Amino acid sequence: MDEHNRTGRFGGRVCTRFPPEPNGYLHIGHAKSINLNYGLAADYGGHFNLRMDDTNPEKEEQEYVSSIIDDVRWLGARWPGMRADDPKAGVLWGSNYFDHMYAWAVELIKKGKAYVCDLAADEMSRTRGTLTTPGQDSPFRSRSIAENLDLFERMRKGEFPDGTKTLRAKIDMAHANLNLRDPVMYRIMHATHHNTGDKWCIYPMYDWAHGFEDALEGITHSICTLEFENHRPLYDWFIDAVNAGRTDDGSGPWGKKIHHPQQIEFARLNLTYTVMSKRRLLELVKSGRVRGWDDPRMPTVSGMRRRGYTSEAIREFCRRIGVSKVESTVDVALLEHCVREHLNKVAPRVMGVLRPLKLVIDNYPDGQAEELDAINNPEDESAGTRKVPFSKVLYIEHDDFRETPPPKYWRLYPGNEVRLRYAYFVKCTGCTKDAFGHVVEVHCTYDPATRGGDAPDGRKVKSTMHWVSAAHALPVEVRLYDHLFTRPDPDDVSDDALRAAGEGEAPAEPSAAGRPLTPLPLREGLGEGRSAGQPDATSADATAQDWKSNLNPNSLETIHPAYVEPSVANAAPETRYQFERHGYFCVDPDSDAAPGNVAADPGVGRSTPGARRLVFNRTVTLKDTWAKIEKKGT
RNA sequence: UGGGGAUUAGUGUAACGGUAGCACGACUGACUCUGGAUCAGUUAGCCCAGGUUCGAAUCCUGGAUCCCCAGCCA
Repeated sequence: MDEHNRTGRFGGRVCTRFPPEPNGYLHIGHAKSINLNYGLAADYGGHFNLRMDDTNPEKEEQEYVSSIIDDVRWLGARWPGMRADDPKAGVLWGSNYFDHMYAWAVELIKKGKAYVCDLAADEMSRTRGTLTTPGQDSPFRSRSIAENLDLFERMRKGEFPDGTKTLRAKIDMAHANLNLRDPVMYRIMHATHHNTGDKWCIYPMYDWAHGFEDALEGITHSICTLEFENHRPLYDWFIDAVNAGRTDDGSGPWGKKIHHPQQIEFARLNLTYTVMSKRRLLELVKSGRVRGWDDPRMPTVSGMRRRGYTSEAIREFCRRIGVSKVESTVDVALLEHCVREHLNKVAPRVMGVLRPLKLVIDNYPDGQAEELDAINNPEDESAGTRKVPFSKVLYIEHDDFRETPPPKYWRLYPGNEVRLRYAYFVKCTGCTKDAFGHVVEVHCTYDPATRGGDAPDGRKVKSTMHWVSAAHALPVEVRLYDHLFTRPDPDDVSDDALRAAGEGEAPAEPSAAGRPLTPLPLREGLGEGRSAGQPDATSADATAQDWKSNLNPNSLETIHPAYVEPSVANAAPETRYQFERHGYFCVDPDSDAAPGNVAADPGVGRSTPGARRLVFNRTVTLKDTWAKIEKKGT
């Protein structure tokens, strides 16, 4: 762009666009493109268009249009004519340019650069030649201009059935670039278009349409992915063909030249432990292996949003990965780092116990309760403080107690003293077990002098633990997510993965987060477990040996109930918190409306606020040094 | 064996004839009322071979490897 500005190629103007085909939901790869295009326009003081590339009525749906618009807005891109009250305001449509395209097609016919071809699809394929051998001219290549004009007009009128005729560019059937071997410009498709209805029964192909969409909008830099590099000569050829005979001032038979944008390619984004193609994401959705396009495990924009990722984090991620023409796979750890980095600054802290274990403070008065001050966000003083209820019986994390502590374990074990965050020092006196030897209750005594969490005598404890008061805590559902696939590259179906599949087990590699999920009685579901490691009777036969065999059977674990401090009771969906020592969590839309919102809906009488169903998604874990130590020890 | 691209630490990305840098990851350590955060440090790289040059990741020649293209998809 600097070069173009220097040479004045576009008069110092910069205009970019994001041109999705509405046939699927946007994913993080699209986010990269959106940020690139929008960012460039913003940096160079230009403008950015959101345009639906809707040239194929058979594949496109309204649902996708709405989700795309929603996602692009959420990501922070702004386009001319955008309005808050009307999502579609200012959105552009490739299908709105069909009239222009048709006229230009007629012009090409008149210039002898296009012809109507009667070859069937398979015949055309056969005569296209191969990578190393030239194709053969279509027998219809030399039709007269008059005949072509007549036939094309009749194609438009609907006189011919689908697939019987095409309009082709007359270029070179022997060209080394197969895209230039008389590519199809229009095909016959008697289908109702979501935007143009039944006006057309011929629809333009991508190559024919795309350059003109860019040209009409005055796009300067048409940025696309690497696989379109082979198409750039055709992109240029079509615009040059229209411009042939045209002049800058519009004199002459063909009129004024049209704008010629510059196509530029960059590498699409790949991420470890996930798949990114729309085809594969659709397959996951359709087969029910995820709950939908916005399943929090999906790399879709809506999935990440539902999971609790922020658009700021995604933008920062896009900034850090850079842009190049090298095909690469970015470590998902970088994305997660960006999410933690942002959430650490903005997410209020809260205490929540995922695997509850009862802790009884034997010397705390029965029936007594008090409220303790807790800091909402140590990274943000303006976030203030809140009160957290405390009483004799608490829940602590199951993993925060060991009857016999392993080396370097600083938490609760008989005889050890720890701090309950913002509350008191407590010293473990023992535990009680059930008939099977499972610890069911831990007992301790507290030191009333340490109220608030500091010992007046200056003594230190090695550990600070989170807790909730059993009588006050909110029972909630928590969904823990892990990577969708067990391998960095889902396409890696090497021997051991297959062997594991054959044995009906997940591949041997530990979960990507580096911490195998601990089975507990509370564990409710195994997510999509049926899909990955347990093929039917035929087991690891050839058909099962694809990327889906690497699906992580433990990508979703549901915990119910987990207990969270009462301050989150009324949180709206998408509200994000840090559950201290666990990670970042986000209220899922599956939660019932908060009491405050229920009033708006009289049909839902809800007398007890505490009965609201609350569902949290784990966005990302905190870094867990102890998990590493423990893992090394084993 | 046709055409088009690409190749810098484990990963991603800078340096555009002049000391190969940054981020993530991994590993140490310090600090801490989150085993969080933060801070400090360590680790590790120019695809190969020639050539030009005082000097090459960068320019030239040859080679290797990887990706894309034979839809009436985009």
